Amino acid sequence: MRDVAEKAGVSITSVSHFINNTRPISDSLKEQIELAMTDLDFQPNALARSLRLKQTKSVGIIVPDSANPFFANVTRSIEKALFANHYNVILGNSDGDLDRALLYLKVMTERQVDGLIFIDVGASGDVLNAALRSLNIPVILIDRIVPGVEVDYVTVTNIRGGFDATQHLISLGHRRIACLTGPRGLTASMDRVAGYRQALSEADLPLDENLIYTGDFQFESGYDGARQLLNLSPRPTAIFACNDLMAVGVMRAAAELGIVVPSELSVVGFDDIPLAKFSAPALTTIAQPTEQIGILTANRFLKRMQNQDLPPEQQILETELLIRQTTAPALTKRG
Amino acid sequence: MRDVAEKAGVSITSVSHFINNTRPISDSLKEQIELAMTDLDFQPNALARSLRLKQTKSVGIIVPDSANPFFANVTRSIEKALFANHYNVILGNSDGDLDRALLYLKVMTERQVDGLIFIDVGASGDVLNAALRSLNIPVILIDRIVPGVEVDYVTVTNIRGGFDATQHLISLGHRRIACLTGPRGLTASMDRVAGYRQALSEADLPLDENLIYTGDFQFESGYDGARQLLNLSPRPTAIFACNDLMAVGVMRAAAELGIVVPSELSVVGFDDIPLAKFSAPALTTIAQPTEQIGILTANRFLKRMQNQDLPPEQQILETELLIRQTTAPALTKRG
DNA sequence: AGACTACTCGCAATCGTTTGCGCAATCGTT
DNA sequence: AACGATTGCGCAAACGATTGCGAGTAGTCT
Repeated sequence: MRDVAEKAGVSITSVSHFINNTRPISDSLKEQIELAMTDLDFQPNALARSLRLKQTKSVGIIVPDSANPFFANVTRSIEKALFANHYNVILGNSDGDLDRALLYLKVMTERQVDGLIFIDVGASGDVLNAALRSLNIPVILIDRIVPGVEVDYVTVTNIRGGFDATQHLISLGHRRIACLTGPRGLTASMDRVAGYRQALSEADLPLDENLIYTGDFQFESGYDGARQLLNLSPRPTAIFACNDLMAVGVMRAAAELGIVVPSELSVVGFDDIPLAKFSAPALTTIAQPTEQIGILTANRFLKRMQNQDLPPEQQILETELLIRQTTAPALTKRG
Repeated sequence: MRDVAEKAGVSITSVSHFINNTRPISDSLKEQIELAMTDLDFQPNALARSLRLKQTKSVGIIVPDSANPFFANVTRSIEKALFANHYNVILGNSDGDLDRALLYLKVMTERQVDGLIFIDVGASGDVLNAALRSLNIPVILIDRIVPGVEVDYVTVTNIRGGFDATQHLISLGHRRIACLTGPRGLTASMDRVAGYRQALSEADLPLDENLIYTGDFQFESGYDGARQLLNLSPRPTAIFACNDLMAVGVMRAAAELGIVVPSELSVVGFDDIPLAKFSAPALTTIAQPTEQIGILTANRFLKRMQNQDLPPEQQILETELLIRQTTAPALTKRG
């Protein structure tokens, strides 16, 4: 910037004011500066600017796994909305690991991000709470609620989703319905199970704890869980998996065991990732509005940047049952 | 940091040297500083540090669409490898749009990223060349080569992949094989087609330009292309799609037209995204080693950071034909 | 003519680090 | 006792921007 000022024969001050249009400048100076700037094809140093302004125009996003289609889509949507408002995104993967998440939290605050968008890892505990609370920048939690942390949330009707999925199966005549959950301690996971339980109880169906298998939202755990659940006798006639990745794992296991979906086993997932539509057969699932989640998150962040002391707010989006081809009436084992 | 220094009764200089372990400090001072630091739970300001050091420890990644499974996985892999080396990732989506890519390029250089990892958008032209060339930071291009830009590349054997895919179809007896390409101007796309042509010519099969449809690597274009190709008469008995997303689009179109895959139509994709394994039927495809691509890219970047004036290098990884369930012998229209 | 307003512009401090340079104290040697 | 080498530390100038304050000039009004 000094070079520009010298070349234009003006003060650095004027160049700055010219760039930011922050005080009137005579036309003659404007010309000179403009000329010098294009001549040297000057690019302002965002670092120095941020240092002075205490504003980096960047936000950190910490997700368990950015390659997971659900997170990838949400992240993408957030990035788009934020970039339109001149914010950049620093991406971090926590691998669902608390220490890693904390490490990333530290790195990002050191980098002075203006805000943080965070997706809870499992089994977080109070450490995370403390860490998040001590941050004095806007934090928005997506998808999973961390009890005790009072910040903005954007999430979906998880209980309702679990309920709808299960009720759908019940309405098809299923009575032994297994449930493949995510890690304990994640509300997203627990809520879906809660919906499952609620649907069972409303239908006066017995709740068999053996039918609940705790996975970790990964494909493999769906596969493992299914192999275990499908070995029970009597075998469950339907499985509600708390996310699509696990549901696909279930289908893979079923195929290997020679169990035909949906005639012998119904499967419902959760998320509606792109894969769901194209799996064989197409997966019945509870859809989350990923794009909406991203947009709302970004907007919420922007609003909070304008007004720090807004009260924390929970925005809860609606899930939707998409009936495709993995659910069918239970076969009545009469003969 | 000043607070820490005051509280510890030492100079800022010593605090800095303590933190960076950059010159010997007496034990008594060390204690004092350590105490003051934990007391105030001091966090260094990375901005100021970067400003002084001219090193941000961050690299920009610009991809056409970070939600695309292939890019998502590569990005994820890069992020992981870079974070292990104390680098952060700033993520940008170009939407395959040149202007947007250029804008991001500008923003990222203003942010003083230490390096840039870039995936070409279609139809780039000389503007991009110039922009990339004028950057004086390490740039690594992935997946797609931009002619005339002499930087590091990490890519795969696209020609060979196209060749293998096509030859596989030929060996199954197919003679009318259509090709669904990506945007013109992308080497990744053009090379795969080149492999396709080469395989045809080696088998002395005629090359029918009507059998080549130009898509844009999106699901929809695969669908559209298939609907058009499958209306030709005689209808092609096999389609090679230059990526999996389009291949899935093909299968959707085929299903709607009542054409059974693979008995009536064979399909081969490219990428081996997770979806490929789980689509119905499972997609035969040319696999790219996404994780490897990410790791190599990160390593290449790190190496270049150590030695700026290494000669540019092309690293070409091997593709692999994965035969699954969407390819079958051509039915001989005899009886 | 003097005073007051309006308009342009530059000086220099500041954001929070790193680091070259130099000063003081201590130690070891003859 | 005198002197060089070694060690431990602080001063102050950067890095590249923003901005409060004030200085200078010109124009307007009494």
